Amino acid sequence: MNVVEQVESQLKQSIEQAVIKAELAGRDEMPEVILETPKEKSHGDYATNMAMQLARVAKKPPRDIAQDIVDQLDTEAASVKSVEIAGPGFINFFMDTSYLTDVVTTIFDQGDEYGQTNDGQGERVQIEFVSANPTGTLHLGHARGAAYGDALANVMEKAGYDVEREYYINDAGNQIDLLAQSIDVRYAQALGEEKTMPDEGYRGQDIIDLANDLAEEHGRSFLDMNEAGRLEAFREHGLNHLLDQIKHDLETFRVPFDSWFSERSLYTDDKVHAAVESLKEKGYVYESEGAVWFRSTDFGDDKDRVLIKNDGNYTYLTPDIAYHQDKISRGFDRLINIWGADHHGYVTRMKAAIAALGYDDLLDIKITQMVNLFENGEKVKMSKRTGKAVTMKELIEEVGLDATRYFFIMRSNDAHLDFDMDLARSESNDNPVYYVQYAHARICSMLRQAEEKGIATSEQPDLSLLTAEKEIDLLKRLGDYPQVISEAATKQMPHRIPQYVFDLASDLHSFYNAEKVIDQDQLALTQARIALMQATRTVIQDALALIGVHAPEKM
RNA sequence: GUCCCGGUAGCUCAGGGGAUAGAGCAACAGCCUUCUAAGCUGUCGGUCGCAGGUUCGAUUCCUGCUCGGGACACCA
Repeated sequence: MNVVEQVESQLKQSIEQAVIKAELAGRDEMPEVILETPKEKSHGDYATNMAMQLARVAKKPPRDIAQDIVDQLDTEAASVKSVEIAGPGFINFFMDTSYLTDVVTTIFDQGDEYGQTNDGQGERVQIEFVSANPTGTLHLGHARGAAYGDALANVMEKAGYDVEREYYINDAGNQIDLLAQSIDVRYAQALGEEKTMPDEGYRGQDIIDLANDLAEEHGRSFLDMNEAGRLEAFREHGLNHLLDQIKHDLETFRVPFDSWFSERSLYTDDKVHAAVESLKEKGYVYESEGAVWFRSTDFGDDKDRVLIKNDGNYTYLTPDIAYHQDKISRGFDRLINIWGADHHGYVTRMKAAIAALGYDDLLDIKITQMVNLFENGEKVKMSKRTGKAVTMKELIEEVGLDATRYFFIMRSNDAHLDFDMDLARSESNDNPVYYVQYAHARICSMLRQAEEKGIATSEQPDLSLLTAEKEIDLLKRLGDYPQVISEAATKQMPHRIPQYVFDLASDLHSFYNAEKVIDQDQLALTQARIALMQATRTVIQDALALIGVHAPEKM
């Protein structure tokens, strides 16, 4: 427990004791003490609505109850400097803020471990994300999923979860046959032959490039093979090539994976068949019209789903169920899938399958909403370069890696995202990425100067000298960090991190303009402020690292 | 028709059962002989989509409607 949590917990206890002393409620009727930090500074450092909550039990007006609580409160034990009753019955606490400086000491002791919480208690979580088909390059939607998934994994790790990141490779099934056929067509065309693309074929520039390379490297040699052999060769070549490209793009985007799971392995290990058998044993499988069905309607789906088509082939759903059964067998306490908005229709049936296998609440599916690019105030539909959809790689080249990461993560995953490329590119105060990075660079600059001027650093600076308004604001913000981590992780809302670090940067800039850190005439104060700057730098760095954004020392 | 997400300041978005609803941008007015002005300070700006319900209290929760986006194969 950190300083802030200790103080809050102590205050809560004191409030409870006061309620009991004032005979307003017994232990069993005690509502949970809710402490909030008022937005308005004049409403104190903390406020509680306890009096309103007790109104019914105590059968008295809230303001009278508030007065009773205040009368009985042990202010000293709770580090409360003064108390006010306000509005309909709020109790506002003004704290003795001297405890706040302990935050700096804590950050020194813990370094980049500051902010760690134990919300996860070591729970094993698997996050499966991106999982784009290896039939093309990664696009905007994938980039959002990648940024969100990576940040979520980082934050959950920080909050004490044992996280594994997995990418599911759809390297079996129809789309791979289509990939082979598409390469076949482009390859023939590259050699000047006529060949028509199947309706569902992949028409992207990436496939054309790939086929051109093949033609250049191998000439007409593939044309001499029989069709089955040629398609098989193209299948393998295309798969390897595109998967390498995806891996490379993700690496560039600073999104690492612990494991890459192949759909094919499900077939070679006979797990698809086994999945159908499992559902059959549980009694959720029946045959009709020559097909084998899963009775997903038992689990809230609006219709039953086919597992094996009347031509004997599996549907897309079946290997997916097998895949999740495999995940289950690996012993995770929780599974999180991150899917694009276009897949939300599969949520119910996937969850139905998991429930049918007997693991009701194991799977959580997060949906990331659509991304729209804007440039010069207009919606960008297609890449100027290729005339096709804009790829993740292009976006990074256009606006930079840090901006791309930051912009994707700063919005809630379930809101549509308007990505303003001009803003992301601009090197100005309009751009939140630069604003935060600048705060970090500013601190580094001050620390450099302190060193150049030969300011002796102190092992134990007198932090009680940090009493200016902007210093208190900064200290409070630093103290909030563990709670931000906790919320971001447990609610799976990594967008809280960019929001927090933006506010922290804002506090830093305000402080910078109000107070001077390096003052040769006031060594003790300078040392205390340098300590505050070092602590702030640590937290900015850490928060940015969670969302995959660099913290530059100079700008 | 069914399902999912959203509707909050001119724009992009946070927030969320409580006190005067926040931030950035835009507009306007100030601040550099002083640690990076990629910064700071202030002003302007809102029936929180509409209507009911629950509650001492709803922008927040519930229901209905409405607008915008997306999804609804024995495709993957």
